[in-house]
Amino acid sequence: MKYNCSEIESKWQKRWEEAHIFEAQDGSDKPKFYGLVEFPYPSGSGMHVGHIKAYSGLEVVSRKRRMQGYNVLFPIGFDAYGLPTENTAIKTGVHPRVVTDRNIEKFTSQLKRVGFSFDWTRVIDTTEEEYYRWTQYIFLKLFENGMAYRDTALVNYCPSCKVVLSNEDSQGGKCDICHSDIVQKSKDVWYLRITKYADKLLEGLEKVDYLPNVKQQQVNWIGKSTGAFVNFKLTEEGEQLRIYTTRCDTLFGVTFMVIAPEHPIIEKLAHKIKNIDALKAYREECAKKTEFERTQLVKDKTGVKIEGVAAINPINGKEIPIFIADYVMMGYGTGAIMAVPAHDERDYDFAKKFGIDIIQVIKGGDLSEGAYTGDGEMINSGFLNGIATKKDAIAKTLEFLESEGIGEEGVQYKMKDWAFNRQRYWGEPIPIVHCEKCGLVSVPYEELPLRLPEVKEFAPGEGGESPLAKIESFVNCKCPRCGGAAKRETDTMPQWAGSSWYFLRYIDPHCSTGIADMEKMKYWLPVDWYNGGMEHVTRHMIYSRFWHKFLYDLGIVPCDEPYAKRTAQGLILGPDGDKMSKSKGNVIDPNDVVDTYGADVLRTYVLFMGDYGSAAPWSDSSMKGCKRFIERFADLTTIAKGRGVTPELEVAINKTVKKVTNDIEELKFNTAIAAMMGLLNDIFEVGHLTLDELGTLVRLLCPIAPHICEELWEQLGGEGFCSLAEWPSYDEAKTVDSSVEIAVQVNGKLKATVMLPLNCPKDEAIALAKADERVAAAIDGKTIVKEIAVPNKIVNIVVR
RNA sequence: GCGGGUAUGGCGGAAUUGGCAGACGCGCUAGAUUCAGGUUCUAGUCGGGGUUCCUCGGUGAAGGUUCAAGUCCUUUUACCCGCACCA
Repeated sequence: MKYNCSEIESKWQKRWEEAHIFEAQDGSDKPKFYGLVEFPYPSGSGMHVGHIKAYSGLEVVSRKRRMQGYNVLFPIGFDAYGLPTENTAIKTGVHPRVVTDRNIEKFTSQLKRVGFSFDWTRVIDTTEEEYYRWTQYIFLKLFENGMAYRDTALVNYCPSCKVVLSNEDSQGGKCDICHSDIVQKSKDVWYLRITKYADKLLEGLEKVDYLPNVKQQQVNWIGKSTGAFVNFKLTEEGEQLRIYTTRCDTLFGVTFMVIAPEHPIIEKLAHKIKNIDALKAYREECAKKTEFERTQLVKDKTGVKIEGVAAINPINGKEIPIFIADYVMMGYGTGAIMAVPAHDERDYDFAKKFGIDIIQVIKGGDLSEGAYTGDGEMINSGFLNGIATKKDAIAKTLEFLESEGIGEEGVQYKMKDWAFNRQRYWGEPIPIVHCEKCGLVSVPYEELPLRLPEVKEFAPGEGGESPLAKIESFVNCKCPRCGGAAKRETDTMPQWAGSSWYFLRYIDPHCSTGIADMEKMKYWLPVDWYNGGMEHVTRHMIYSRFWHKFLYDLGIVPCDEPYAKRTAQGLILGPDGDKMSKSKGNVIDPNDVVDTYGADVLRTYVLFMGDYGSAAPWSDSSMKGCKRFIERFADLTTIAKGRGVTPELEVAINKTVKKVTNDIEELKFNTAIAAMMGLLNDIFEVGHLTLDELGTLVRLLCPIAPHICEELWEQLGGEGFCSLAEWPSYDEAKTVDSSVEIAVQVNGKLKATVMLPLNCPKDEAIALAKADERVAAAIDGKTIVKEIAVPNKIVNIVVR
């Protein structure tokens, strides 16, 4: 049957809305389910089908949960602060507020056309005063607890966007937004002390149900390493260099030291250093390099030896040279290393280039070829000689270092503190006042929200100043503490701020006394299932876990981990197999698909196109298969005439109910849909089924293709909404056939298949298998060596 | 370089976790319906060889374990993702 999908779909979307059936109930006795999808950034180009796939997974789970009797919270909102909107405003002169509202309207209509069962009464927009008031509140809490601080730092600066970027936003030395080259610039910036939560973030992973690769990425991002800090005395009396190493066992193999070009000891000992000019020249050269060049061009080691000052290896008293080189970073460890060329590849390269001694202290490898980084017996190492393993050698060395007071065990993290400000207009104002007398002062809570002022020019000022700096009425204020003249912070928060706590606000979106009511949070938290893209599992997820843990420590939220479970969907690639992008012109607009095929077909197709977690290219013709399926499914009404299906089909229906029920829980929508397609084919072959049986199938498909199922449900005379009807159950006993087809192999090669009763005893199975002509022929005249029978699966006869 | 992953027909992908490889869908071929295109329906569709049926080969490559391997082990290649001079 060809049906008028747009008529049916708008009919049911309207009815759902009028009956408020997808609204979550606070304080219900039902078990709760909180399903969360990553809220979109409302860009001007509208949604593409990737969004639809991303939301369809938990949409199906949520709809199924409702039918299973859960009180479901499945919200949506908009992460609306961000640069593209601001850039549009700069280009067109239209206020970001207007651009944002327009985009949100467009996104909303697109989402509604697909029939998502979001609770539209809880929509949030991170740029609304009612929302960002609480983002600012959390910032003040962070500030008051010493978790937000200001520091002068070399920052990644995008000369094109004129903003300071975090390391994460400038990966590969390119700006995340405009892809220009990043340069280094010294600036006063805000940091959040996320490193203080490094261990908690790591430990928390043990009790959550995240995909293994999600956990792994977070572990790598935090990058905890255990090693030792060691102090090296210098030839200059009273001075020392502190280093971090994970291989203190190789201390006897240290033949030089390397410090970062920016290491402060250079300034401190400038008067002793004979070649200070050469060092400064080298440092300037390095500063010109972008982070990208510095980390990517690894082939060639460069550096300069410090003349006039040397170091002393604390373990054997030997004097060793110190170099400055840009392969050592100021941002990790202490900015200084002990170099062991025999057992570290970078040190090896450097030593070869500069003709430095290489002393082997671990047996193994071939030092003429390269550094040996494996395990082995200690040699040339004084009291460590003869120790067979790295672990033991490290333990012994640490013992020595600690007893001599020259070093101790320590840990390091790759994760750095979070650079938390942007010199932009379209973001949350940082609620801080700079007072000459009092320093940094919080804006009082009762003055929140600190409103984003109106400006005429959205473009950032030269040199990375925020546009807010130009608004005198905003900048000039009274110090909340001393009442004297003061100036407001003019930077705004980065885009990650609003998304770091949005799942809390859904629980109580209009709460005016806090971020959300505690009792409601206790009911809904944690998020039971969070699904989103792999690109957000480090930055966004770690940032929000950090905020949540901080709020938990303050007693503001009731649990320490926000997300109980995390999964990720795969990308939808363009029909050409490339990533969808506007520039390639291969973006599929969900509106176009809904227009021609209908929302149910779109929903079915994005879930059927492949494994939910993997990337798959879009295919219009493949989607036609889903259209046929939906239409044929609707045709079932023409053969539902009271006559029941065959016993075999009854089993098939039970099997399918079981499979779909289980597959949805594992996001295996492709196989769930395939099973329903297969069942549909079988039913048409038989040619009839009861209305009751059709009712089961309609409810089974409802979470995936809800509009047509509501329509069919109504035709069948079903009670109420199909979307709220009871999820079909299955009879476990009826999920198995009374007889099974068994493969019979001779010497592992398939010879025949035989029908056997279920759970046929081994002996009987073998006897019946041998009775088959083809099997008999294959074993005729041969000696039977072994007979294997796996019940309900296979018989294998081994002959010689 | 390190970490994680993937590799199965012309394509997207299945395979009850060691038990009939290729479910389901697309595409393709033939036939029917249709004035025609589209739609719909029926049959076929991993490859080779003989053509009701049978036989041999087949899951990136090479070995191995096993009665039995897409699945486990060893070696290897290609691609994807993340991190990356992290000491």
